[in-house]
Amino acid sequence: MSQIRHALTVKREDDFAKWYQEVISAADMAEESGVRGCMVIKPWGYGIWERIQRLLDDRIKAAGVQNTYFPIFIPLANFEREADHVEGFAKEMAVVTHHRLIADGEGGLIPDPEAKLEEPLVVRPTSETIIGDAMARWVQSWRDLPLLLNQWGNVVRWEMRTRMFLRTSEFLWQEGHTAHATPGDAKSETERALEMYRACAEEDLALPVIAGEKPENERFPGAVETWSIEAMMQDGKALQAGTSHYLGTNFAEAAGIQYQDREGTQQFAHTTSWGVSTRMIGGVIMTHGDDDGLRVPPRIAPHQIVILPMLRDKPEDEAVLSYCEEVRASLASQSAMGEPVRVLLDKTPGKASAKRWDWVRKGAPIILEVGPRDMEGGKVAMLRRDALWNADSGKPNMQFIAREKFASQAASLLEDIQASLFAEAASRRDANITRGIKEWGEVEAFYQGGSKYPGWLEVQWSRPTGEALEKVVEQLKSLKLTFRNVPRDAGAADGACIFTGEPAVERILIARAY
RNA sequence: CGGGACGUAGCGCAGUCUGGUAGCGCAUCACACUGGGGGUGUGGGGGUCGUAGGUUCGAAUCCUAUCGUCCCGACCA
Repeated sequence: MSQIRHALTVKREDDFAKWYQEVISAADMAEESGVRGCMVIKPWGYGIWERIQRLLDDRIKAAGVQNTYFPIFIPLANFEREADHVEGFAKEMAVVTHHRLIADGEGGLIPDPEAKLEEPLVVRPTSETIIGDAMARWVQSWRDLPLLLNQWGNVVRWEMRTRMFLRTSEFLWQEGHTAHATPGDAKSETERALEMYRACAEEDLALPVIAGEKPENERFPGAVETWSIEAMMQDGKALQAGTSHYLGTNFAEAAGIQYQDREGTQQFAHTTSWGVSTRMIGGVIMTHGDDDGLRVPPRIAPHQIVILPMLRDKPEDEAVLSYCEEVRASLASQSAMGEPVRVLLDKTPGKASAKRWDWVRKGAPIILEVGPRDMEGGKVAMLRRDALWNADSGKPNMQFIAREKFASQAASLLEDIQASLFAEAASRRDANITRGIKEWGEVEAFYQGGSKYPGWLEVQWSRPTGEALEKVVEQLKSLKLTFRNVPRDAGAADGACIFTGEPAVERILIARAY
Protein backbone atom coordinates (compact mmCIF):
# COMPACT_ATOMS: atom_id res chain seq x y z
CA MET A 1 0.00 0.00 0.00
CA SER A 2 1.40 3.29 -1.10
CA GLN A 3 1.65 6.37 1.00
CA ILE A 4 0.26 9.54 -0.54
CA ARG A 5 2.78 12.34 -0.54
CA HIS A 6 0.76 15.50 -0.25
CA ALA A 7 1.80 18.81 -1.74
CA LEU A 8 1.52 20.70 1.55
CA THR A 9 3.50 20.13 4.71
CA VAL A 10 0.63 20.85 7.10
CA LYS A 11 -2.58 18.83 7.10
CA ARG A 12 -5.99 20.31 7.85
CA GLU A 13 -6.65 17.98 10.71
CA ASP A 14 -3.29 18.67 12.36
CA ASP A 15 -3.43 22.45 12.50
CA PHE A 16 -6.23 24.12 10.57
CA ALA A 17 -4.99 27.69 11.15
CA LYS A 18 -1.47 26.87 10.03
CA TRP A 19 -2.80 24.90 7.08
CA TYR A 20 -4.83 27.95 6.01
CA GLN A 21 -1.72 30.10 5.97
CA GLU A 22 0.24 27.50 4.09
CA VAL A 23 -2.40 27.29 1.37
CA ILE A 24 -2.19 31.03 0.83
CA SER A 25 1.58 31.01 0.49
CA ALA A 26 1.84 27.70 -1.37
CA ALA A 27 -0.83 28.74 -3.86
CA ASP A 28 0.98 32.06 -4.22
CA MET A 29 -2.19 34.03 -3.54
CA ALA A 30 -0.99 36.72 -1.16
CA GLU A 31 1.77 37.66 1.25
CA GLU A 32 2.40 39.86 4.24
CA SER A 33 3.10 43.47 3.35
CA GLY A 34 5.04 44.69 6.36
CA VAL A 35 2.16 47.06 7.15
CA ARG A 36 0.10 45.88 10.09
CA GLY A 37 -2.93 43.93 8.99
CA CYS A 38 -2.46 44.65 5.30
CA MET A 39 -1.60 42.14 2.61
CA VAL A 40 -0.22 42.08 -0.89
CA ILE A 41 -2.61 40.18 -3.11
CA LYS A 42 -0.57 38.36 -5.76
CA PRO A 43 -1.72 37.54 -9.29
CA TRP A 44 -3.37 34.20 -8.53
CA GLY A 45 -5.27 35.59 -5.55
CA TYR A 46 -6.19 38.78 -7.35
CA GLY A 47 -7.19 36.83 -10.45
CA ILE A 48 -9.71 34.95 -8.35
CA TRP A 49 -11.01 38.24 -6.98
CA GLU A 50 -11.32 39.62 -10.51
CA ARG A 51 -13.43 36.62 -11.47
CA ILE A 52 -15.68 37.14 -8.46
CA GLN A 53 -15.92 40.83 -9.33
CA ARG A 54 -16.82 40.13 -12.93
CA LEU A 55 -19.55 37.64 -12.12
CA LEU A 56 -21.02 39.64 -9.27
CA ASP A 57 -20.85 42.89 -11.21
CA ASP A 58 -22.95 41.28 -13.94
CA ARG A 59 -25.52 40.28 -11.36
CA ILE A 60 -25.53 43.77 -9.83
CA LYS A 61 -26.01 45.46 -13.18
CA ALA A 62 -28.69 42.98 -14.16
CA ALA A 63 -30.66 44.29 -11.18
CA GLY A 64 -30.50 47.81 -12.57
CA VAL A 65 -27.88 49.03 -10.09
CA GLN A 66 -25.34 51.50 -11.45
CA ASN A 67 -21.66 51.75 -10.52
CA THR A 68 -20.25 54.94 -9.04
CA TYR A 69 -17.16 56.02 -7.16
CA PHE A 70 -17.06 58.06 -3.98
CA PRO A 71 -14.01 59.44 -2.13
CA ILE A 72 -11.92 57.35 0.20
CA PHE A 73 -11.68 60.34 2.61
CA ILE A 74 -14.77 61.17 4.57
CA PRO A 75 -15.17 64.30 6.71
CA LEU A 76 -15.25 63.34 10.35
CA ALA A 77 -18.49 65.26 10.87
CA ASN A 78 -20.33 62.85 8.56
CA PHE A 79 -19.80 60.11 11.06
CA GLU A 80 -21.15 62.04 13.97
CA ARG A 81 -24.67 62.20 12.61
CA GLU A 82 -25.92 58.68 13.21
CA ALA A 83 -25.44 57.66 16.84
CA ASP A 84 -25.32 53.87 16.43
CA HIS A 85 -23.08 54.20 13.40
CA VAL A 86 -20.61 56.36 15.38
CA GLU A 87 -20.70 53.90 18.24
CA GLY A 88 -20.03 50.97 15.94
CA PHE A 89 -17.14 52.36 13.98
CA ALA A 90 -15.41 54.96 16.16
CA LYS A 91 -12.92 52.55 17.66
CA GLU A 92 -11.56 51.23 14.40
CA MET A 93 -11.10 54.35 12.30
CA ALA A 94 -7.95 55.43 10.47
CA VAL A 95 -7.76 59.22 10.63
CA VAL A 96 -5.91 61.64 8.37
CA THR A 97 -4.84 64.71 10.32
CA HIS A 98 -2.09 66.35 8.22
CA HIS A 99 -1.53 67.13 4.56
CA ARG A 100 2.23 67.58 4.42
CA LEU A 101 5.47 66.14 5.77
CA ILE A 102 8.47 68.05 6.96
CA ALA A 103 12.07 67.11 7.76
CA ASP A 104 12.55 66.40 11.45
CA GLY A 105 16.20 67.50 11.36
CA GLU A 106 17.45 63.96 12.02
CA GLY A 107 17.08 62.63 8.53
CA GLY A 108 13.46 61.62 8.97
CA LEU A 109 10.09 63.03 8.10
CA ILE A 110 7.24 64.01 10.39
CA PRO A 111 3.78 65.47 9.78
CA ASP A 112 4.19 69.22 9.49
CA PRO A 113 2.53 70.80 12.55
CA GLU A 114 1.77 73.80 10.32
CA ALA A 115 -0.15 71.53 7.97
CA LYS A 116 -2.75 70.20 10.33
CA LEU A 117 -6.20 69.67 8.84
CA GLU A 118 -8.91 71.82 10.38
CA GLU A 119 -11.28 68.93 10.16
CA PRO A 120 -9.70 65.48 10.17
CA LEU A 121 -10.67 63.10 7.40
CA VAL A 122 -11.36 59.47 8.10
CA VAL A 123 -10.41 56.72 5.71
CA ARG A 124 -13.74 55.14 4.81
CA PRO A 125 -14.65 52.06 6.80
CA THR A 126 -17.88 51.98 4.73
CA SER A 127 -19.58 54.69 2.71
CA GLU A 128 -23.13 55.09 4.01
CA THR A 129 -22.50 58.59 5.25
CA ILE A 130 -20.77 60.08 2.23
CA ILE A 131 -23.11 58.39 -0.23
CA GLY A 132 -25.98 59.56 1.95
CA ASP A 133 -24.80 63.15 1.41
CA ALA A 134 -24.93 62.66 -2.33
CA MET A 135 -28.30 60.98 -2.17
CA ALA A 136 -29.64 63.94 -0.25
CA ARG A 137 -28.62 66.15 -3.18
CA TRP A 138 -29.79 63.79 -5.88
CA VAL A 139 -33.15 62.86 -4.46
CA GLN A 140 -35.82 65.54 -4.60
CA SER A 141 -38.93 63.90 -5.92
CA TRP A 142 -40.58 60.49 -5.77
CA ARG A 143 -39.56 60.32 -9.44
CA ASP A 144 -35.89 60.09 -8.38
CA LEU A 145 -36.56 56.86 -6.54
CA PRO A 146 -35.47 54.20 -6.35
CA LEU A 147 -31.84 55.28 -6.55
CA LEU A 148 -29.71 52.20 -7.01
CA LEU A 149 -25.94 52.65 -6.64
CA ASN A 150 -22.94 50.41 -6.19
CA GLN A 151 -19.26 51.02 -5.66
CA TRP A 152 -16.21 48.77 -5.97
CA GLY A 153 -13.39 49.89 -3.77
CA ASN A 154 -11.29 49.45 -0.68
CA VAL A 155 -12.11 50.22 2.92
CA VAL A 156 -10.07 50.39 6.11
CA ARG A 157 -10.98 49.20 9.57
CA TRP A 158 -8.32 49.19 12.26
CA GLU A 159 -8.77 45.62 13.39
CA MET A 160 -7.22 44.27 16.57
CA ARG A 161 -6.50 40.91 15.12
CA THR A 162 -6.14 40.20 11.44
CA ARG A 163 -5.97 37.11 9.24
CA MET A 164 -5.27 37.12 5.53
CA PHE A 165 -8.43 37.51 3.47
CA LEU A 166 -10.69 36.84 6.47
CA ARG A 167 -10.08 40.05 8.35
CA THR A 168 -7.54 42.56 7.11
CA SER A 169 -7.25 46.22 8.00
CA GLU A 170 -7.66 47.18 4.39
CA PHE A 171 -9.87 45.06 2.21
CA LEU A 172 -11.48 45.16 -1.20
CA TRP A 173 -15.20 44.97 -1.54
CA GLN A 174 -18.33 46.07 -3.24
CA GLU A 175 -20.89 48.18 -1.43
CA GLY A 176 -24.40 48.71 -2.77
CA HIS A 177 -26.38 51.68 -1.53
CA THR A 178 -29.98 52.23 -2.48
CA ALA A 179 -32.77 54.64 -1.57
CA HIS A 180 -36.47 53.91 -1.89
CA ALA A 181 -39.80 55.58 -1.32
CA THR A 182 -41.32 52.96 0.93
CA PRO A 183 -40.17 50.49 3.57
CA GLY A 184 -41.56 47.72 1.41
CA ASP A 185 -39.47 48.72 -1.59
CA ALA A 186 -36.34 49.00 0.54
CA LYS A 187 -36.94 45.65 2.19
CA SER A 188 -37.46 44.05 -1.20
CA GLU A 189 -34.12 45.44 -2.30
CA THR A 190 -32.49 44.08 0.86
CA GLU A 191 -33.91 40.67 0.04
CA ARG A 192 -32.93 40.92 -3.61
CA ALA A 193 -29.32 41.68 -2.67
CA LEU A 194 -29.27 38.81 -0.20
CA GLU A 195 -30.61 36.43 -2.81
CA MET A 196 -28.05 37.74 -5.30
CA TYR A 197 -25.29 36.94 -2.80
CA ARG A 198 -26.69 33.49 -2.17
CA ALA A 199 -26.69 32.78 -5.90
CA CYS A 200 -23.20 34.20 -6.35
CA ALA A 201 -21.80 32.19 -3.45
CA GLU A 202 -23.46 28.94 -4.44
CA GLU A 203 -23.35 29.10 -8.23
CA ASP A 204 -20.07 30.94 -8.77
CA LEU A 205 -17.94 30.17 -5.71
CA ALA A 206 -19.55 26.79 -5.03
CA LEU A 207 -20.00 27.85 -1.40
CA PRO A 208 -23.19 26.48 0.10
CA VAL A 209 -24.63 29.20 2.31
CA ILE A 210 -27.53 29.77 4.59
CA ALA A 211 -29.33 33.05 4.06
CA GLY A 212 -31.14 34.55 6.99
CA GLU A 213 -31.64 37.46 9.32
CA LYS A 214 -29.13 38.42 11.98
CA PRO A 215 -30.38 38.85 15.53
CA GLU A 216 -30.40 42.32 17.07
CA ASN A 217 -26.97 42.03 18.67
CA GLU A 218 -25.32 41.21 15.34
CA ARG A 219 -26.80 44.08 13.37
CA PHE A 220 -24.79 46.57 11.35
CA PRO A 221 -24.42 49.80 13.36
CA GLY A 222 -27.40 51.93 12.39
CA ALA A 223 -29.37 49.19 10.63
CA VAL A 224 -32.96 48.21 11.29
CA GLU A 225 -32.46 44.73 9.87
CA THR A 226 -29.26 42.92 8.93
CA TRP A 227 -29.32 39.81 6.78
CA SER A 228 -26.41 37.54 5.98
CA ILE A 229 -25.25 34.51 4.11
CA GLU A 230 -23.33 32.12 6.34
CA ALA A 231 -20.94 29.47 5.04
CA MET A 232 -19.53 26.52 6.97
CA MET A 233 -15.79 26.06 6.85
CA GLN A 234 -14.12 22.63 7.01
CA ASP A 235 -13.33 23.13 10.69
CA GLY A 236 -17.02 23.60 11.40
CA LYS A 237 -16.78 27.33 12.01
CA ALA A 238 -19.11 29.78 10.36
CA LEU A 239 -18.04 32.53 8.01
CA GLN A 240 -20.30 35.48 7.32
CA ALA A 241 -19.75 35.76 3.58
CA GLY A 242 -22.04 38.66 2.74
CA THR A 243 -24.46 41.07 4.37
CA SER A 244 -27.49 43.07 3.32
CA HIS A 245 -29.02 45.77 5.50
CA TYR A 246 -32.36 47.51 5.65
CA LEU A 247 -31.48 50.86 7.18
CA GLY A 248 -34.96 52.25 7.60
CA THR A 249 -34.85 56.04 7.63
CA ASN A 250 -31.93 56.19 10.07
CA PHE A 251 -29.34 57.29 7.52
CA ALA A 252 -31.86 59.26 5.51
CA GLU A 253 -32.65 61.32 8.58
CA ALA A 254 -28.97 61.77 9.39
CA ALA A 255 -28.09 62.90 5.86
CA GLY A 256 -31.38 64.54 4.93
CA ILE A 257 -32.42 62.22 2.12
CA GLN A 258 -35.92 63.54 1.54
CA TYR A 259 -38.30 63.52 -1.37
CA GLN A 260 -41.67 65.02 -2.18
CA ASP A 261 -44.28 62.35 -2.60
CA ARG A 262 -47.17 62.54 -5.06
CA GLU A 263 -49.15 64.57 -2.59
CA GLY A 264 -46.36 67.12 -2.24
CA THR A 265 -45.40 66.04 1.26
CA GLN A 266 -41.74 65.76 2.31
CA GLN A 267 -40.83 62.17 3.19
CA PHE A 268 -37.61 60.50 4.30
CA ALA A 269 -36.31 57.85 1.95
CA HIS A 270 -35.74 54.28 3.12
CA THR A 271 -32.23 53.10 2.38
CA THR A 272 -30.33 49.84 2.13
CA SER A 273 -26.72 48.81 1.92
CA TRP A 274 -25.12 45.49 1.08
CA GLY A 275 -21.61 44.20 0.55
CA VAL A 276 -19.27 41.32 -0.03
CA SER A 277 -15.51 41.45 0.20
CA THR A 278 -12.22 39.68 -0.42
CA ARG A 279 -13.18 37.74 2.69
CA MET A 280 -15.07 35.43 0.35
CA ILE A 281 -11.72 34.21 -0.93
CA GLY A 282 -10.90 33.04 2.58
CA GLY A 283 -14.18 31.16 2.47
CA VAL A 284 -13.20 29.50 -0.81
CA ILE A 285 -9.90 28.41 0.71
CA MET A 286 -11.43 26.98 3.87
CA THR A 287 -14.27 25.32 2.00
CA HIS A 288 -12.53 23.84 -1.03
CA GLY A 289 -8.90 23.60 0.02
CA ASP A 290 -7.40 20.20 0.78
CA ASP A 291 -4.06 18.79 1.93
CA ASP A 292 -2.61 19.52 -1.50
CA GLY A 293 -3.53 23.19 -1.53
CA LEU A 294 -6.38 25.17 -2.99
CA ARG A 295 -9.08 23.85 -5.29
CA VAL A 296 -10.58 26.71 -7.26
CA PRO A 297 -14.12 26.27 -8.55
CA PRO A 298 -13.97 26.54 -12.37
CA ARG A 299 -16.24 29.57 -12.57
CA ILE A 300 -13.84 31.69 -10.55
CA ALA A 301 -10.60 30.08 -11.70
CA PRO A 302 -8.42 32.54 -13.61
CA HIS A 303 -7.23 29.55 -15.64
CA GLN A 304 -9.58 26.60 -15.83
CA ILE A 305 -7.24 24.35 -17.76
CA VAL A 306 -3.46 24.53 -17.57
CA ILE A 307 -1.40 22.77 -20.23
CA LEU A 308 2.11 21.72 -19.25
CA PRO A 309 4.33 20.73 -22.17
CA MET A 310 7.02 18.16 -21.35
CA LEU A 311 10.09 19.79 -22.78
CA ARG A 312 13.56 18.29 -22.83
CA ASP A 313 15.71 20.88 -24.53
CA LYS A 314 15.66 18.80 -27.66
CA PRO A 315 14.62 19.57 -31.24
CA GLU A 316 11.37 17.66 -30.77
CA ASP A 317 10.28 20.27 -28.19
CA GLU A 318 9.03 22.49 -30.96
CA ALA A 319 6.64 19.86 -32.20
CA VAL A 320 5.35 19.28 -28.66
CA LEU A 321 4.81 22.99 -28.22
CA SER A 322 2.89 23.37 -31.42
CA TYR A 323 0.80 20.34 -30.53
CA CYS A 324 0.06 21.96 -27.16
CA GLU A 325 -0.82 25.18 -28.91
CA GLU A 326 -3.32 23.32 -31.08
CA VAL A 327 -4.84 21.76 -28.00
CA ARG A 328 -4.98 25.16 -26.30
CA ALA A 329 -6.64 26.81 -29.28
CA SER A 330 -9.25 24.10 -29.65
CA LEU A 331 -10.13 24.36 -25.96
CA ALA A 332 -10.10 28.15 -25.90
CA SER A 333 -12.58 28.28 -28.75
CA GLN A 334 -15.14 26.45 -26.66
CA SER A 335 -17.56 27.68 -24.04
CA ALA A 336 -18.19 26.32 -20.60
CA MET A 337 -20.82 27.62 -18.21
CA GLY A 338 -21.64 30.44 -20.60
CA GLU A 339 -18.15 31.83 -21.04
CA PRO A 340 -15.12 31.05 -23.22
CA VAL A 341 -12.95 28.38 -21.65
CA ARG A 342 -9.90 29.92 -19.98
CA VAL A 343 -6.83 27.91 -20.94
CA LEU A 344 -3.20 28.60 -20.12
CA LEU A 345 -0.35 27.02 -22.03
CA ASP A 346 2.36 27.29 -19.39
CA LYS A 347 5.61 27.61 -21.28
CA THR A 348 7.69 28.70 -18.32
CA PRO A 349 10.93 26.73 -18.13
CA GLY A 350 11.06 23.67 -15.95
CA LYS A 351 9.99 20.08 -15.94
CA ALA A 352 6.28 19.50 -16.38
CA SER A 353 6.26 17.05 -13.51
CA ALA A 354 7.62 19.69 -11.17
CA LYS A 355 5.42 22.48 -12.48
CA ARG A 356 2.41 20.25 -12.01
CA TRP A 357 2.67 20.58 -8.24
CA ASP A 358 2.65 24.36 -8.43
CA TRP A 359 -0.65 24.20 -10.27
CA VAL A 360 -1.97 21.55 -7.90
CA ARG A 361 -1.25 23.88 -4.98
CA LYS A 362 -2.83 26.79 -6.83
CA GLY A 363 -5.83 24.63 -7.51
CA ALA A 364 -6.26 24.89 -11.28
CA PRO A 365 -9.32 22.70 -11.97
CA ILE A 366 -7.76 20.67 -14.80
CA ILE A 367 -4.07 20.09 -15.50
CA LEU A 368 -2.94 18.60 -18.81
CA GLU A 369 0.55 17.23 -19.29
CA VAL A 370 1.66 16.66 -22.83
CA GLY A 371 4.84 14.88 -23.92
CA PRO A 372 6.17 13.53 -27.21
CA ARG A 373 4.44 10.20 -26.82
CA ASP A 374 1.11 11.84 -25.99
CA MET A 375 1.60 13.82 -29.16
CA GLU A 376 2.32 10.71 -31.22
CA GLY A 377 -0.75 9.02 -29.85
CA GLY A 378 -2.89 12.12 -30.30
CA LYS A 379 -3.54 12.17 -26.57
CA VAL A 380 -3.28 14.33 -23.48
CA ALA A 381 -2.59 13.29 -19.90
CA MET A 382 -5.22 14.79 -17.64
CA LEU A 383 -5.45 15.43 -13.90
CA ARG A 384 -8.64 16.58 -12.24
CA ARG A 385 -7.76 18.70 -9.24
CA ASP A 386 -10.94 17.71 -7.41
CA ALA A 387 -10.05 14.01 -7.77
CA LEU A 388 -6.29 14.15 -7.64
CA TRP A 389 -5.31 10.82 -6.17
CA ASN A 390 -5.68 7.23 -7.16
CA ALA A 391 -6.33 5.70 -3.77
CA ASP A 392 -4.93 2.29 -4.77
CA SER A 393 -1.60 3.41 -6.14
CA GLY A 394 -1.19 6.47 -3.94
CA LYS A 395 -0.22 8.38 -7.05
CA PRO A 396 -1.87 11.16 -8.99
CA ASN A 397 -4.82 9.85 -10.93
CA MET A 398 -3.51 10.64 -14.39
CA GLN A 399 -5.84 9.82 -17.25
CA PHE A 400 -4.69 9.47 -20.82
CA ILE A 401 -7.35 10.63 -23.25
CA ALA A 402 -7.47 11.25 -26.98
CA ARG A 403 -7.26 14.98 -27.41
CA GLU A 404 -10.47 15.22 -29.47
CA LYS A 405 -12.28 13.27 -26.82
CA PHE A 406 -10.98 15.54 -24.09
CA ALA A 407 -11.87 18.62 -26.10
CA SER A 408 -15.40 17.37 -26.55
CA GLN A 409 -15.70 16.71 -22.82
CA ALA A 410 -13.87 19.75 -21.46
CA ALA A 411 -16.92 21.96 -20.94
CA SER A 412 -18.90 19.27 -19.18
CA LEU A 413 -15.87 18.28 -17.11
CA LEU A 414 -15.58 21.84 -15.84
CA GLU A 415 -19.28 21.90 -15.05
CA ASP A 416 -18.87 18.59 -13.30
CA ILE A 417 -15.99 19.87 -11.16
CA GLN A 418 -17.96 22.98 -10.26
CA ALA A 419 -20.93 20.83 -9.26
CA SER A 420 -18.91 18.28 -7.34
CA LEU A 421 -17.09 20.92 -5.29
CA PHE A 422 -20.45 22.36 -4.35
CA ALA A 423 -21.96 18.96 -3.60
CA GLU A 424 -19.02 17.96 -1.42
CA ALA A 425 -19.26 21.19 0.58
CA ALA A 426 -23.03 21.02 0.82
CA SER A 427 -23.12 17.50 2.14
CA ARG A 428 -20.43 18.30 4.69
CA ARG A 429 -22.40 21.35 5.75
CA ASP A 430 -25.67 19.43 6.00
CA ALA A 431 -24.04 16.65 7.97
CA ASN A 432 -22.76 19.16 10.50
CA ILE A 433 -25.89 21.08 11.38
CA THR A 434 -27.58 19.49 14.34
CA ARG A 435 -31.26 20.11 14.99
CA GLY A 436 -33.62 19.03 17.68
CA ILE A 437 -31.64 20.37 20.64
CA LYS A 438 -34.17 21.19 23.33
CA GLU A 439 -32.22 22.49 26.31
CA TRP A 440 -29.21 24.64 27.04
CA GLY A 441 -27.52 21.73 28.79
CA GLU A 442 -27.44 19.86 25.51
CA VAL A 443 -25.73 22.81 23.87
CA GLU A 444 -23.02 22.75 26.53
CA ALA A 445 -22.61 19.01 26.18
CA PHE A 446 -22.45 19.31 22.42
CA TYR A 447 -19.65 21.85 22.37
CA GLN A 448 -17.74 20.45 25.30
CA GLY A 449 -17.95 16.95 23.90
CA GLY A 450 -14.41 17.02 22.60
CA SER A 451 -15.30 16.94 18.94
CA LYS A 452 -12.60 18.85 17.14
CA TYR A 453 -14.93 20.38 14.57
CA PRO A 454 -18.37 20.36 16.16
CA GLY A 455 -20.33 22.24 13.51
CA TRP A 456 -23.53 24.19 14.02
CA LEU A 457 -26.71 23.88 15.99
CA GLU A 458 -30.14 25.04 14.95
CA VAL A 459 -32.21 25.83 18.02
CA GLN A 460 -35.56 27.37 18.77
CA TRP A 461 -35.73 30.61 20.65
CA SER A 462 -38.13 33.31 21.73
CA ARG A 463 -36.06 36.18 20.30
CA PRO A 464 -35.43 38.09 23.51
CA THR A 465 -34.31 41.69 23.11
CA GLY A 466 -32.30 44.24 25.08
CA GLU A 467 -30.86 43.03 28.36
CA ALA A 468 -32.43 39.61 28.07
CA LEU A 469 -30.65 39.16 24.76
CA GLU A 470 -27.36 40.39 26.19
CA LYS A 471 -27.60 37.74 28.87
CA VAL A 472 -28.07 35.04 26.26
CA VAL A 473 -25.16 36.39 24.20
CA GLU A 474 -22.92 36.18 27.29
CA GLN A 475 -24.11 32.65 27.87
CA LEU A 476 -23.08 31.73 24.32
CA LYS A 477 -19.79 33.53 24.65
CA SER A 478 -18.81 31.26 27.51
CA LEU A 479 -18.69 28.48 24.92
CA LYS A 480 -17.14 30.77 22.26
CA LEU A 481 -20.41 30.60 20.40
CA THR A 482 -22.27 33.24 18.43
CA PHE A 483 -25.64 33.56 16.79
CA ARG A 484 -25.30 33.31 13.03
CA ASN A 485 -28.72 33.95 11.58
CA VAL A 486 -32.36 32.95 11.49
CA PRO A 487 -32.47 30.97 8.26
CA ARG A 488 -34.93 32.34 5.73
CA ASP A 489 -36.27 28.89 5.03
CA ALA A 490 -36.09 27.31 8.49
CA GLY A 491 -39.36 25.75 9.50
CA ALA A 492 -41.74 27.43 11.92
CA ALA A 493 -41.05 27.15 15.61
CA ASP A 494 -43.06 24.54 17.49
CA GLY A 495 -41.35 24.25 20.84
CA ALA A 496 -39.87 26.15 23.74
CA CYS A 497 -36.98 28.62 23.71
CA ILE A 498 -33.82 26.85 24.86
CA PHE A 499 -32.71 30.01 26.68
CA THR A 500 -35.86 31.30 28.33
CA GLY A 501 -38.25 28.37 28.24
CA GLU A 502 -40.88 30.63 26.75
CA PRO A 503 -42.67 29.59 23.57
CA ALA A 504 -40.20 29.83 20.69
CA VAL A 505 -40.95 32.11 17.76
CA GLU A 506 -38.26 31.04 15.29
CA ARG A 507 -35.19 28.87 14.69
CA ILE A 508 -31.68 30.29 14.85
CA LEU A 509 -28.22 28.97 14.07
CA ILE A 510 -25.48 28.86 16.69
CA ALA A 511 -21.82 28.34 15.81
CA ARG A 512 -18.26 29.28 16.43
CA ALA A 513 -17.32 31.83 13.86
CA TYR A 514 -14.51 33.63 12.06
C1' C B 1 -5.36 46.67 23.47
C1' G B 2 -3.85 42.52 27.76
C1' G B 3 -1.09 37.54 28.22
C1' G B 4 2.36 34.20 25.60
C1' A B 5 5.69 32.92 21.51
C1' C B 6 8.54 34.53 17.48
C1' G B 7 11.51 37.46 13.49
C1' U B 8 18.63 34.21 10.86
C1' A B 9 19.04 32.85 2.33
C1' G B 10 12.82 32.22 -1.67
C1' C B 11 10.49 28.41 2.16
C1' G B 12 11.27 25.51 6.76
C1' C B 13 14.69 25.71 10.67
C1' A B 14 19.54 25.18 13.95
C1' G B 15 22.91 28.50 16.25
C1' U B 16 21.28 32.80 21.19
C1' C B 17 21.37 30.21 27.63
C1' U B 18 27.72 30.31 27.98
C1' G B 19 29.65 36.95 22.81
C1' G B 20 34.97 35.03 18.95
C1' U B 21 35.18 33.51 10.56
C1' A B 22 26.77 32.65 9.65
C1' G B 23 25.10 27.03 9.16
C1' C B 24 21.55 22.82 7.63
C1' G B 25 17.33 20.81 4.59
C1' C B 26 14.28 22.01 0.52
C1' A B 27 14.16 25.44 -3.47
C1' U B 28 17.51 27.94 -7.02
C1' C B 29 21.85 28.10 -10.83
C1' A B 30 25.62 25.28 -14.05
C1' C B 31 27.10 20.74 -16.11
C1' A B 32 26.39 15.58 -16.81
C1' C B 33 23.37 11.40 -16.67
C1' U B 34 17.97 10.45 -16.86
C1' G B 35 13.21 10.44 -19.39
C1' G B 36 5.19 8.07 -19.07
C1' G B 37 5.59 11.61 -14.63
C1' G B 38 7.47 15.37 -7.47
C1' G B 39 14.53 11.71 -11.03
C1' U B 40 20.18 11.15 -9.78
C1' G B 41 25.14 12.94 -9.27
C1' U B 42 28.90 16.69 -8.99
C1' G B 43 29.90 21.71 -8.42
C1' G B 44 28.13 26.78 -7.46
C1' G B 45 25.28 31.36 -6.04
C1' G B 46 22.47 33.73 -2.42
C1' G B 47 21.85 36.39 4.27
C1' U B 48 24.78 44.07 6.80
C1' C B 49 20.75 37.52 11.43
C1' G B 50 13.37 42.70 11.26
C1' U B 51 15.01 47.95 12.30
C1' A B 52 17.50 51.67 15.42
C1' G B 53 20.41 52.71 19.47
C1' G B 54 23.60 50.91 23.62
C1' U B 55 27.43 47.63 26.26
C1' U B 56 32.13 45.35 24.44
C1' C B 57 38.61 44.79 21.64
C1' G B 58 34.61 41.99 19.27
C1' A B 59 27.22 41.22 19.09
C1' A B 60 22.69 36.77 15.38
C1' U B 61 23.99 36.00 20.71
C1' C B 62 23.77 40.71 26.24
C1' C B 63 20.61 45.55 27.24
C1' U B 64 16.86 49.32 25.55
C1' A B 65 13.44 50.98 22.13
C1' U B 66 10.69 50.17 17.86
C1' C B 67 8.21 47.64 13.59
C1' G B 68 6.00 43.20 12.06
C1' U B 69 4.00 38.02 12.54
C1' C B 70 1.53 33.88 15.08
C1' C B 71 -1.49 31.78 19.31
C1' C B 72 -5.03 32.85 23.49
C1' G B 73 -8.32 36.69 25.28
C1' A B 74 -11.00 41.33 24.52
C1' C B 75 -13.09 43.64 19.98
C1' C B 76 -15.23 42.72 15.30
C1' A B 77 -20.10 45.54 9.74
